[in-house]
Amino acid sequence: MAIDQLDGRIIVLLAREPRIGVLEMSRRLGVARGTVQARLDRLQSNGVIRGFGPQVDPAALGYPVTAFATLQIRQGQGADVRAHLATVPEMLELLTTTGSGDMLCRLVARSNADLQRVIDRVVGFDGIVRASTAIVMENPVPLRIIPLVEQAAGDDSEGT
Amino acid sequence: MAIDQLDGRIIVLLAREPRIGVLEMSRRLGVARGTVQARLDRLQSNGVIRGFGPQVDPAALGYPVTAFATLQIRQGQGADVRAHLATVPEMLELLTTTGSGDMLCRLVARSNADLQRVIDRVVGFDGIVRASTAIVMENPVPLRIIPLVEQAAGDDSEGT
DNA sequence: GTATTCACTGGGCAATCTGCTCAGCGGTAC
DNA sequence: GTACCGCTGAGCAGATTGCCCAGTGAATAC
Repeated sequence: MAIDQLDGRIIVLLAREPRIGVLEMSRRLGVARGTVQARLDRLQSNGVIRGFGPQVDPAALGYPVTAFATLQIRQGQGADVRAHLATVPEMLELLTTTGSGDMLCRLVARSNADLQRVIDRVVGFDGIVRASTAIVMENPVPLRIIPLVEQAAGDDSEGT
Repeated sequence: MAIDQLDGRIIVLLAREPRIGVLEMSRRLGVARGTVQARLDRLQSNGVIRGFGPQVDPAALGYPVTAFATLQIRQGQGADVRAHLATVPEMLELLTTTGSGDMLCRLVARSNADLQRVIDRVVGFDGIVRASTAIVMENPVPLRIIPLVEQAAGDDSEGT
């Protein structure tokens, strides 16, 4: 899935000014409205743009503490553990990583003390052998995609 | 900061159907349009809703490999390392965690082989003492906020 | 008890944008 | 040469937005 420079400019523009409309984008980019619309449709059906959901800040919701927990899972218990973790609202993201039955999950909590409660709930399940947690102190680079998009749009040398 | 049930239903509705407009939301929620508009404005100025940027899938851009790297930083080199890491487009997120000078960063790459290049670029900097990498295999729970919002709103809002 | 403040309602308005259509144009593939 | 494809510029009806207003009910302040 290669994107060209116009695709890249569309995505970057959207990332910088999300409330912008198709018409205004076509003006800024100097192309016809239909073109922008067609590109956007294509980017979405390609899955490059998954959606435009609201970006919610857990801290503003009252969950200022973020932590990453690495879980070691007992062989064959993966599915059960996933189902368990999915029931924890404070578990925002779950990934499985290399290593024997390892999972990485992103947690939030109302305070450091509350984090203990969340972790207890997370690890209070049979298939979890061991857990280690790292509390996030700062977030110097929040999740970003603009640099990657710009790079992907720059070298469209790769074929499909 | 504390959101009520109506706020929660607005956020959840937006998360489920981002293309929905204020008018349609007011219809679904059974409240006046002005109310939804006022709530949305408040949520955004509160910082609860940071924005509506496009959610871009790195895999669809040609970067199907995700990894987490834990970096150990030499004392006092934190700022320099951050500046260095910020220049790497494949570095999507950077967090500092508990522990002596530890950073956690999310990386993507075009392939496992390409990941080596990315890691080399990331760790090819003076202030980084040690790095360990975990490759992401699956993503059973992509970043989500709906369960947390529902808990924070203390309600049981149903979608469409 | 009374006055004030506040959020929500329901209505209306002009301006804008969207979704859709169309024909024309240039480049590319065959 | 011809067919295909993406982009352009235009137009249209319908919907939505941003903004205003007065009225209401409830909670709060005095």
